[in-house]
Amino acid sequence: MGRGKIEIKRIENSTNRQVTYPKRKNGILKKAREITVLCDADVSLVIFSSTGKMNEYCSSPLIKQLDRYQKASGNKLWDAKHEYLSAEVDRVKKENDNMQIELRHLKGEDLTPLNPRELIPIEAALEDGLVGVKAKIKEHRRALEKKTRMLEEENKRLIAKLQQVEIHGRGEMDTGANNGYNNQKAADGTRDYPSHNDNHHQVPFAFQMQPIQSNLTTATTTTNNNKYQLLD
Amino acid sequence: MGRGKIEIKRIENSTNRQVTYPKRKNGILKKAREITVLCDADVSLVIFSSTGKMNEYCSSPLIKQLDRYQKASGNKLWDAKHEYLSAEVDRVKKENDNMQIELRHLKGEDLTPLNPRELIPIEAALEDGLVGVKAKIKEHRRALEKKTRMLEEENKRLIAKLQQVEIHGRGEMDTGANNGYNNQKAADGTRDYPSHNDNHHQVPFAFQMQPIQSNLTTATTTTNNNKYQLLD
DNA sequence: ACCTATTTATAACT
DNA sequence: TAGTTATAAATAGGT
Repeated sequence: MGRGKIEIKRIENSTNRQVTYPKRKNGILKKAREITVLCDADVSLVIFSSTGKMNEYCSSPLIKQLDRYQKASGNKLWDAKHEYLSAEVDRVKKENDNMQIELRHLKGEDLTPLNPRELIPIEAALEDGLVGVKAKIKEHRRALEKKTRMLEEENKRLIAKLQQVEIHGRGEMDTGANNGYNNQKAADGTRDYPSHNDNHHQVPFAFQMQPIQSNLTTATTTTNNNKYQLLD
Repeated sequence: MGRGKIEIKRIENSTNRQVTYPKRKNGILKKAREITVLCDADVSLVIFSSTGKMNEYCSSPLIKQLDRYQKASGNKLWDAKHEYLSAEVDRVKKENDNMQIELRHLKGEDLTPLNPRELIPIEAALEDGLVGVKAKIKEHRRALEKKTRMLEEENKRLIAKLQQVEIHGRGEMDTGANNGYNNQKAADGTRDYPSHNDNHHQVPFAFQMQPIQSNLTTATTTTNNNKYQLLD
């Protein structure tokens, strides 16, 4: 394309060659960008000019590309030093997929390919889970109700005391007075967890101790199959 | 270039995209070859289609290119690869942990640190899931019941036929006699999934076709479904 | 997979 | 070295 047709062989005229290079370089880089966008492809392109200047286009990190390259071509570009890591990634990803599937099933998705024999344990797990969660919710409500009752009593007591004090006139009772704050909040039935650090010392023990769920490591999902024995 | 101008953005029509890909892929590969020849350049080009198929053009061994690349860009690919893989492992593991936690919660485990506000959606998810699974089970039972009815009728028909034949004297009709087995089981309305291999040939078609869920490899939670056979 | 109208890239020129 | 233009090449849409 151009004013005249040219043969595809080294351009002997150095000037022409140097002029042609950036044009075609830009052309090919553009094409690379285009195909990635148009066709969802993943491209890496590195060009060195005859003078050693480099240009590149990578639609995703070159490393990633090379990783895929190695797998696709079987060429080991560099040592097995990272084979372990690659294997690890694959392993964990596979595990991920399996959990994904289990999660979907528990959420009632993708059930079509399952036969009854496979559905039963899922149903059982869900029923179990629901029992557990409902119990917990109930427990929370109970605790909340109890707390409310206690606060109401405390409230009454304080009011009584306050009235007594007012009747007798005196007032150096500023300290505990602010307790009414918590009482009011509790009455409406929603969050009464203290929200500021100032009064950390008032936070009920249970809420300070939330375990962090740290090292939940890998292949542990298998542990609780025993549950399904309860089905019968 | 082409019958009409197109915007450079993902081609939404999947067929068009798939048709365009090889055209442009060939185009860009050709351009890569041409620029190396015409301008003495050194090019490496790797393309992955959206389906993961790879094509490449390297005017010189890729290793050599990468070597030059590292020097030219200052990027240490080797280190970068290490970092990339490590990050990838971390990322996927984190994802894993999150799913792990979600799974546990759905199974009614580790609920203690959760407050009511967090429990509600879990309960909802479980109820949803249960609805889905129960529906599926019901669907299966319906199918089974229907099949049972059909078999019963067939059975009657066969028995009638048999009697007719016996009246007329002949008797090499021993084969289908045991069919009564399945019918009885089905009558009580609860699980009548065949549980032994001995009579595989008698199992209704639908249950012989259970997909094996094969290549769920490694640490699968799904592996030991056989256990549940004991449930029946 | 092939065809061709049209767009795009670029060789030659300025 | 950058800009212009005639022409070759690539390719979008159609068969």
